[in-house]
Amino acid sequence: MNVSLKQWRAFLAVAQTQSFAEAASLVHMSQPALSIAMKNLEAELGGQLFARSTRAVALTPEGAELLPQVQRLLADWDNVMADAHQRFSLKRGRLAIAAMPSFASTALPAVLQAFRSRFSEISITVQEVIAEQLLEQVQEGRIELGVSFDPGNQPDVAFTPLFSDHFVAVFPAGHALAQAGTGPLDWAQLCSYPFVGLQRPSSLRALIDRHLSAQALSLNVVLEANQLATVGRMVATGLGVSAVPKLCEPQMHELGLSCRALVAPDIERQVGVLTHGRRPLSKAASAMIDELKRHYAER
Amino acid sequence: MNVSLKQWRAFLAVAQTQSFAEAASLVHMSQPALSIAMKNLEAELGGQLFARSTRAVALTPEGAELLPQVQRLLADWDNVMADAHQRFSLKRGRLAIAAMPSFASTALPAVLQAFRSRFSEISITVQEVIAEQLLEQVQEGRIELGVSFDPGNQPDVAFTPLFSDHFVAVFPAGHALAQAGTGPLDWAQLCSYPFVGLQRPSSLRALIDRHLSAQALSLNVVLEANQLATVGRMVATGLGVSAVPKLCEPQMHELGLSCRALVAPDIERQVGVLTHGRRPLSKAASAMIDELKRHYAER
DNA sequence: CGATCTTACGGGATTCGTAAACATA
DNA sequence: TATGTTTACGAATCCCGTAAGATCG
Repeated sequence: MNVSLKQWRAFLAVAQTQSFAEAASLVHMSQPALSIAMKNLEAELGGQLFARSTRAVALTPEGAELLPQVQRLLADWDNVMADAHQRFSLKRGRLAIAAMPSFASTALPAVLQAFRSRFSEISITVQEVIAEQLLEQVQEGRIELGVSFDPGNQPDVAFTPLFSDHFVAVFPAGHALAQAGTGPLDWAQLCSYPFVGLQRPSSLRALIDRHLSAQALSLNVVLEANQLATVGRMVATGLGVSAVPKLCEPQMHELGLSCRALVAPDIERQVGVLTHGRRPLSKAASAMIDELKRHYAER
Repeated sequence: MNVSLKQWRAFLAVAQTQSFAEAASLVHMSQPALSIAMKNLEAELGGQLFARSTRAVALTPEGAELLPQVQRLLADWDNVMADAHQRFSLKRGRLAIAAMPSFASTALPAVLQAFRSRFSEISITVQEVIAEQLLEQVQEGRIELGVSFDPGNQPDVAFTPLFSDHFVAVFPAGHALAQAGTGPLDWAQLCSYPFVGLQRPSSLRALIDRHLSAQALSLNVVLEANQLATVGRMVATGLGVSAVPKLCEPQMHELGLSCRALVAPDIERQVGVLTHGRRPLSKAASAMIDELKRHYAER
C-alpha cells in the first residue's frame, strides 16, 4: 500500500478548509471517500494528521509540521508537470546546434529567425565549428544537431541531406577568368593558373583531389591555408585562384572576388543535418530539422 | 486521469536501468504493466520520455531533462514520509513546555531526564514563567504543555491534575517555631509572628487570604514581595516568617530556612498540566504528560 | 435536533499479470 | 533465432459513491 499524490492533495484541502465536506468538493470526491483516504494516509504514516471532533477538524501538531512541506512538494510536482508539458509543446526548451562557418554565416540566420518566430521560448545556442569538430560533438552528444557536409558512414551519426553544394572558381575581379564570361568553367581551365588550396588533411581538399585525379587533372597548388577566409584573402591579393563550395560564394564576394561555377567534373557534395544515430531527437531538434527542410524545399 | 508517484518511480527505474525488464523487477511489477504505466505517463505529459527500439531503451532529451527533477522530488517525498514516521514514533520532534519556577527548579529536571532517556531525539524547550503568563501561552498555542496550579475554568485550557500541594511555614533555623517541634503547625500559630507575604495580586496570596478569612484568621503582614525567592531571603534576614507551597521547600532549605507543614486549615492546591482545550496534543506532549503522571503515580 | 464525520456495501474503473504477438540485431 | 517490448484479455484490486450509523453541540 502506497500513498498517492491524490491523498496528499486531499490532505492539503482538508488542512486548508478545516472541513472534510468542503475539502471533498475541492478535490472532487465524496465526503466518505475523502474520509477513507485520510484514514488510509494516517495509517500509512503511523499517526493522526487530524483531530476530529464531530463538529470540527483540526490539524494535529504533527500534521501542522507536515503541512508546509507537503504544500511545497505538491507545488513542485505541478511545476514539473508544467515544465514537461511546455517542453513537449515547444514552449520551452534548449537546443544546441552547430554549423560549419560557411553555413552559419549564410543560410542559418534566416532559418533561425523563422524557427524563433514559431517557437520563441526555445533557447538556441549555435556553435560555428569545422566539420571534424562538428562530427565529434554530435557523436559525443554535446550538440544535438549539426549542419555540415555528409561525413560518410560514421559511427553513431545520422545524416539527413538538405541540399547539394557544387564548387565555384574564385578569382580576383580583374582576372582573365573574369573576362572570359560568367558561365560555367571547366576545372581544366583552372589548372593552368596558380592555385590556392586548403591544407591537407581537409575533407574538402581530399574530395577535389580525388575527383580531379580521376579525370587525370591536377591543380597547380602554390599555396595552402587551413581556413577558407584565408584562402579568399590570398586570392584577393593576387597570389592565385581557388575553388570553394558555392555556399561560400557570398563570403568571396565580400572580399571583392568573382566566382564562376565549375563543371567537368561537376563535383557535388551533400550538405545536411548531422544527428546522433542512436539517441532520440528532442522535439525542438525535430522542429528545427523540419524548418531546415522547409527552407530548402521552398526553392 | 492523474499521474501517480508509482509511475514516476517506475520512470526513474527505467531511466536508471535502461531496460523495461530490469526496471520492472525493481519496482515489483511485470514488464507489461510497467510498459503500460510508462505509456500512460507519456500520454499524460504529451510526449515521449523514452525512445524504444525493441532492443534498447533510451531517454529522450526531454526525459533526460526531467530525470534530475523527478529524482529530487521523489527523494523529497521519501524524506517527508520518513519525517512523518519519525514524528509519530517520537524519534523526532519538538516540544515546547513551560513550568512555574518552583516546579521547574525542583521536580521537572528529573522528569525531563526520564523523558529524554526514552525519547532522546525530541528536542524540548522549557520556559520558566509565572502562572499567569503560562496560562496565556497555552491559550495562544505558543507552548503546548504547561505545569502550574489549577487556573480554574479558563477558556480553551484543559487542566490535568498531577498532585496536590500543601503549604508549609517558613522561618529561620533558630526561630521559636523551630524549637517547638517538627510536626504540623496551625495557621493560627503563624498569625502571631510578623509575616512576609507575596504581593497582591497573586493567586497564591489570594488563596491564603480566602481560606484564612473563612476561619476568621488574619496574617500580620509586615512585608510583601512578588518573588518567592525574595520572600525567602527576607525571612532568612529575620524580618518575619512566611508560608509557601511545599513544592518550594527545597528552595527554602537552600536559604538555610526551616519548614513545618501547615494545617487548620489545610490549604490545598492542585498542581497539574495545562494544555490547550481544543487543539490536539502531539504525541510528544502526550508522552510527556504520561511521564509526569508516572512520576507522581510512583509515589 | 441538526450538522458533520465515520462505517458499510455495492458498482465501476483502473491496474495488474499471464500469454501471445511483434520487432530488431 | 533470440531477446526484449508491446498488445490482448481475464482477474484481482483498489477506489469511489450512495446510504445508513454515530457523535457532539
